[in-house]
Amino acid sequence: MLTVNRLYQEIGNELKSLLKSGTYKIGERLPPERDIAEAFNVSRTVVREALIMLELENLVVVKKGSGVYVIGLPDEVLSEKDKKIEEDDLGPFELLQARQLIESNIAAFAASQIVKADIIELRAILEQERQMLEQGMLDDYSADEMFHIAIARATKNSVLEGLLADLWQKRSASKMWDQLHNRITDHSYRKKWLYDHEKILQALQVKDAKTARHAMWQHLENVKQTLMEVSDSEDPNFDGYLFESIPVAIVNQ
Amino acid sequence: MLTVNRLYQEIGNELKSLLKSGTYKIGERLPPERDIAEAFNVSRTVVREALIMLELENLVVVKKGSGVYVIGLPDEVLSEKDKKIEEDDLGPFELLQARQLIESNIAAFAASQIVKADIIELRAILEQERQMLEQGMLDDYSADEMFHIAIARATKNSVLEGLLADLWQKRSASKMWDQLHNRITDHSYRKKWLYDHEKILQALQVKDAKTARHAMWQHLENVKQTLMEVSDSEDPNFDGYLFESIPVAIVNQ
DNA sequence: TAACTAATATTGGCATTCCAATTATGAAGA
DNA sequence: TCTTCATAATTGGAATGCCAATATTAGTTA
Repeated sequence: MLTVNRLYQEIGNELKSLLKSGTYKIGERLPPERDIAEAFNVSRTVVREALIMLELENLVVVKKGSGVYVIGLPDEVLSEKDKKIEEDDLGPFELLQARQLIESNIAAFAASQIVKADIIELRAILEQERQMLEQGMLDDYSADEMFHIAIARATKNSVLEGLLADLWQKRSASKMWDQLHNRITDHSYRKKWLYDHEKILQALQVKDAKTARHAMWQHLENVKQTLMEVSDSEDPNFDGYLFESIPVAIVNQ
Repeated sequence: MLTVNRLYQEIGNELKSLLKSGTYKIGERLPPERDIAEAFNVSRTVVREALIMLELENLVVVKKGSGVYVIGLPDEVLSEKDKKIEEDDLGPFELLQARQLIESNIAAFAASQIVKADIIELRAILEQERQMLEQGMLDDYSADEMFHIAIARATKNSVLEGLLADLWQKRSASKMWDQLHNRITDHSYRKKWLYDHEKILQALQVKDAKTARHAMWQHLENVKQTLMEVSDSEDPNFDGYLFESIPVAIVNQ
């Protein structure tokens, strides 16, 4: 379990396992918070927080003075889905290759469709990225994602925007991607990537499709290089050598 | 508010309102738990539980000794957008525009990655298309779909293949698309499209990325023209004038 | 002046304690 | 024997206090 912090989540997941295993059925009452706390050797506070977690997932209802009652079981279907996503876990470099092809051309098309409001939004996102970087929030890529998706949105084509959202969804579902980032100790690359984003925005602002495409291509190329450096090429799942970059000749003719 | 009990949910919703209103933006830090508690006249415990609620919705991250940071905004804008994308029946021309951008570049990349087995498969699919055309099976587009997806598969990148399968899935889910095809009386266009496919395959066989890209672009352009001709531009859902073709200048530089 | 370090303050994590609602118990009365 | 009602026990709700991680500041030294 990666939650060294978030003790309540650990207990919450344990409780969910008990629900799944049928230890407590729907309609039944869970043991008192005090007993659960004792069983897991934590304070009642933590148990209460864990129960809140289950409550927010509509698995239990809590009745003051009465007890905690089971009203639902963890979604088996969903968890199987999650497993499926985990099973055919995409290699980061295969994903990057696809993104390099798709996103660079989306950037080019966006350059031809972009309007003032889009540029203002992109600037705001960039500023946000800058702030988060200064605050040292290096494990948060939400602004990064927002930037890329905002570019797709600038095409005014909802299919393209949906495609990109889908790609980022796949990224966040990738175990190896997380592992790679955890391995990174030198965080200077985030500044480099921010600089990449600025270059992309510059090209979009002047509606220069060709430059925008190349800037996006180069950005993803840089990301790839960084990930290559921190990768363990001995890992049997390592796919860095299987998926080469999209050739410049194909992207930029 | 129905939560006479569940005080934490009340506070949690208040906090979410503050996020929505922009009082705290993404990347910013919330006030210390103690201050929030004082502001709402509740104990820190309640505030902590409320924050757990936000944390489980991926709106904030909690860092011990540091603070609580905003990483997302309550689904309102985003979820509405998502729903729009999912619920709204995609207009055929919006989908075509996306395909024109994506597929032409996939074709170009496929040209650089294609191997003998792929070419054999594509030839077989083309032959199948030809037979079905002769047998007058004009409302069957399965071979058409196979051809396009087989090209994506030739890139050897499963993400790209999945992306294209997704696009065709969207196509078959589009009501307007069906309506359009039902309206077609002159079926000579299917021969023209088969000819387009042959041109694409020719370019792929000689690994000519640029020609493959342009052939795919032209093919989808022809499809668009045909659909335009049979469209009822008075239909309030008609989107033919909303989504122009991907400029040749962007696809073929 | 800049850089490093130690001391101090701030902040969330968790445990303990007391409070309030509900439920269980049992004695009294019909 | 059954019902009723007061009381005790049980259970979740919430406040407080102390601990540990992080951030900030002040002082020292080069």
